Amino acid sequence: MKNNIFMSLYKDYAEQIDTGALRPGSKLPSENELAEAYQISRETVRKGLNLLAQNGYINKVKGKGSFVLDTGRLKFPISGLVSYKELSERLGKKSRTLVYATERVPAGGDIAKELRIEANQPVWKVIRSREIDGERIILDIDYLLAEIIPNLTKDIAADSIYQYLEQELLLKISYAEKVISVERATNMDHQYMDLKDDTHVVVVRGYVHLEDTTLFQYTESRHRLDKFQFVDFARRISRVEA
Amino acid sequence: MKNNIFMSLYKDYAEQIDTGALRPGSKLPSENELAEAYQISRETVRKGLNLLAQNGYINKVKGKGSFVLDTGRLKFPISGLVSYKELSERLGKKSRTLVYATERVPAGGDIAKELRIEANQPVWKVIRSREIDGERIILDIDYLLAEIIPNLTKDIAADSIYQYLEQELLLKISYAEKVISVERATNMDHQYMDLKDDTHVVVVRGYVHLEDTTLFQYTESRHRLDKFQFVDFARRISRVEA
DNA sequence: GAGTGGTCTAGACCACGAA
DNA sequence: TCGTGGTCTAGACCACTCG
Repeated sequence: MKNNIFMSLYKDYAEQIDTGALRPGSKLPSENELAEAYQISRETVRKGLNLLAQNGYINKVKGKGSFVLDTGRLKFPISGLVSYKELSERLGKKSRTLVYATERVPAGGDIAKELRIEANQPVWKVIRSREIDGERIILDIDYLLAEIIPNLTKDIAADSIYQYLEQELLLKISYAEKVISVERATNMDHQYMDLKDDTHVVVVRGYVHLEDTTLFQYTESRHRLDKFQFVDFARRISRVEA
Repeated sequence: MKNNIFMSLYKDYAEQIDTGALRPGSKLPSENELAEAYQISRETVRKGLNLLAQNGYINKVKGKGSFVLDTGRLKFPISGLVSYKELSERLGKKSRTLVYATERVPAGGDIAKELRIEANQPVWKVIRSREIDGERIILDIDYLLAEIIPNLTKDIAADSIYQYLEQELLLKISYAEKVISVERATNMDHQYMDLKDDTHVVVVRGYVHLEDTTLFQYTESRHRLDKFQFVDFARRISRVEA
């Protein structure tokens, strides 16, 4: 049970903007007014507002104020570290997860290299495809360190692995590196996805770390070309003279 | 001339990590020690360290300290709002920009819609391809509001438009939305890129805004499939009970 | 218990925008 | 000039890690 004040403020406004209660272009109360209204200090208000700005909810302009951005125009950002379950819940699409494998195996050479472990160390190998509107358009292949995750079931894989890790095992997922590229479709792609006559797929490789920087998961998320979209929100870091 | 203290601290450590002077895994001085060393308050130290953490340089662990992450293993992050010139400088690749057009034209219907302006309003249309190791692998098509950018030359387009906008026109570039997808290659793609027999290209659409939220630039960055790579660093937002 | 990072406060001064 | 957000300070208490 956390009770960060600035997180409450963040959530208040994120929700108001998500639901459309606050229209794009409208002006937020000033930082001083918010500090007064929430009965908190201005620096705490600023933490909440900065989080909103980082996530593309608002734009802050010196001397003028903070303004709601048009978030609805673009689809939801897939950037960031969000699980498929969390994402599909936000999108409200009817989707289904098909679990083809949830097995504990010794890591092969390729996987050991990606996870930076010794070959033959035990890992969980999970193969799932995501079906949306009746078509299997994503193939997720996950490898998780068995040393850290003692048990894993098909049921967990069908629901949400992250939820299990965070809420049951109390693991602290911290950060991930992702690499997106386009590659030739493999036999496995054709087997587990409805690919039609595509020759290529989009591959999103993910390297997920715990708080202590342990690399505990390597993921290949393979997407059908015509259904792939990645949305990114980027702020320009103020350039200062070198 | 800015002199943010926390930015100096950020740059000090970013450079040390970039150059390898600080090895991955090594521990930074504690926040109190840094505050003492820089003769600044701890909150200011924290701003600098948080920026390092956001950009994937370090990992902060409560009760333990801040640790340098392994940034070199993955190529440079292309995420964020960075111009091609800034990027190629960091990569140190021999690359060349070919400018095919820098012209002021009335916006066509499609472009007007992307830029959310009236049709036929004047825009700058810039067509450039990026040649790396002798192959043209990126085609950039930019549309910029002529209302905001009165003048634009081939020389500027060959160098860096962003540099011109920020340093000459003193425009404040604030944020951008980017959408990555894969689409069929057009005739133009074949004309301005060395595509071989590819049927598709990766398209990165960018919508760039000024500080006052004006949408002033729409960009299509079209990449050859086999040369495209997008690297993203993501931190998991701490989940709090709803 | 000592040291770490996470949060929060109540002030202060500044640069910028608008009236 | 006045209100805005940007930066900074010097403290405080907390939760966490580790010896």
